[in-house]
Amino acid sequence: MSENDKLKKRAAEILKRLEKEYPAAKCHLEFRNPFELLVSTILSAQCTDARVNMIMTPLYENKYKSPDDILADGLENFRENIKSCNFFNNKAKSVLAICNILKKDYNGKVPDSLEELTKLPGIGRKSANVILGNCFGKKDVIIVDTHFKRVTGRLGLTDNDEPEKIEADLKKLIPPAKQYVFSHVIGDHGRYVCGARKPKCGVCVLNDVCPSDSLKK
DNA sequence: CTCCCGATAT
DNA sequence: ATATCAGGAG
Repeated sequence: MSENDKLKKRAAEILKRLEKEYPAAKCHLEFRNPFELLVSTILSAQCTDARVNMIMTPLYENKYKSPDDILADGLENFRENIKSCNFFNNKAKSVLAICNILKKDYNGKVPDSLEELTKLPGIGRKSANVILGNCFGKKDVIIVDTHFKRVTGRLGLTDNDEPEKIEADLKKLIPPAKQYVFSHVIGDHGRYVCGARKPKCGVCVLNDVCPSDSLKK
């Protein structure tokens, strides 16, 4: 068996166990349509989903129902509303710029291709893949966020540090139809067990297939 | 590579 | 006190 086949087999075993562990794994951001997820995804950078939801869910219901609503409210007001998220200045500018682009080029709708999404200011590959997977039903998306990078690295599924290379590495290991699910169960595992500071190796269902012995003590 | 630049857990 | 939170742009 080749080295890549061994890795593939281990990735399949990891996916199997995590699917059992997190049967309801999904996006933790609250949204009712692609526009809401687009905005919340920008705000979620270096900030917890719980905080984004706390701020934005009431605003979507009462105030920001469309790009026009955010544009009408203006940059200053929007920035004040999202102040408790991180990087509020850049995020507010990105959101307002995107609202203008959606209005001008997309008839107010969110585009559904990686190329178009990543052209939008504040939307990189991670955010684009979140939208494609959660709003447009795309299954062959590997979503590389900070959790994904940490957990797949510890599991020895990639040697790379660069998000785009990690994405490519895992696309070779996980079948296309399973990539969306894999992204979410890895995310949940990173959040609940394989945390950045004190990974709970004692209760980890992947303990025996994880090569990161230094973490286990 | 740096900057962005708030809230929370440890 | 500090590392980290579902990153992206210049």
